[in-house]
Amino acid sequence: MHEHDLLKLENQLCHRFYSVSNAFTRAYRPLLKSLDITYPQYLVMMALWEQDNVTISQLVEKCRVDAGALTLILQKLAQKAFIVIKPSQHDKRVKEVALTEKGQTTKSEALQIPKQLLCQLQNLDAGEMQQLKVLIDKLYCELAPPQDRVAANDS
Amino acid sequence: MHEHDLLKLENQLCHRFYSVSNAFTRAYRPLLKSLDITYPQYLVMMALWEQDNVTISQLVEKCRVDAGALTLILQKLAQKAFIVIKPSQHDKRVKEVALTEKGQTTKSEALQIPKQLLCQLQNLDAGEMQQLKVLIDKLYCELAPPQDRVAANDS
DNA sequence: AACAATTACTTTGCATGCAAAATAAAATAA
DNA sequence: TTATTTTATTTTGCATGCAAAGTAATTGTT
Repeated sequence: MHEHDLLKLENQLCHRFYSVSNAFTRAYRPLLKSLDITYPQYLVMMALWEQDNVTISQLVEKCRVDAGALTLILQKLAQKAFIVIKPSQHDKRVKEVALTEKGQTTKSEALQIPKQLLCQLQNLDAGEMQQLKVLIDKLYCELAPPQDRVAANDS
Repeated sequence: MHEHDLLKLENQLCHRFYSVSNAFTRAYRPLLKSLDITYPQYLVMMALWEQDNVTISQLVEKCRVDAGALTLILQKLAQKAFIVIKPSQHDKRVKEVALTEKGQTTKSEALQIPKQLLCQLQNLDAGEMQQLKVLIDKLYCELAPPQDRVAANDS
């Protein structure tokens, strides 16, 4: 590959991720509309449906959402009564996030979302899907080493 | 796979793309700092280094950047004197984007960027990289069909 | 030619993503 | 204990991403 080809968009892995990630967000929008949540809010809800009553920093780690952005996302979800945010008893710095009843029951509706989306992805078979996941996970490990997943913890 | 597993973050392809795409943006930031451009601005510059003197709609298609956002991005690049934006002679609706001399010469500096980033991705060999590209392209085709790549052209 | 439909961009309003600074509270050190 | 450092979360300022509305110029229609 010529040196100048390194700068071609066609050869950029990053551009592919950029395109697909944005396309995913757009694809989810109509599916999430009935739930009245955005895609990042959906990520947070999925995390909570898996494990309820978690701290904000746990959500940051699991969802890989920016902590600053998460503050706003959680406020929105709380406004819509999906969750409740309460300071921890043991450590007043920590806040715990819990699903409300509405938040819990919404899970059954949300189960339709992945099904609907998978219908749009008939192009890839289960094997390719799995392959893709493995390769991307491998990539992520190098791109975002554990140290700087959340913030730059210099020392 | 159980039905409830469909909602686990671990099983979401979209979350992987979300994570990696954001990680890429963060990884590029320090590399782009010396050029004084952001990652989306870098995408536009790569497109222009490949083909100069193009219209805005051509850039939208090639870069897969939102048209509204592109207006601002191009303004920033023009302010920094990387490009010049001039209305077309034939069609006053159309605007043509051209690299300035500064914009052109910056390409040689930019050649270092992909090299530096590839150094961080030793984890994947050329074969896996290629595999990844093919699978992602396949995915993108279904996720963003030609009709709604730019805007929702209903008819 | 006059009007309607289309096209190329821009603007607007809202929701992040991100780095860096700011806060407040807890853990440590002196 | 008091001062220092660390930790958890929020705030701030800037740059998109996106849908939808708005503009201006062109094309197509009658």
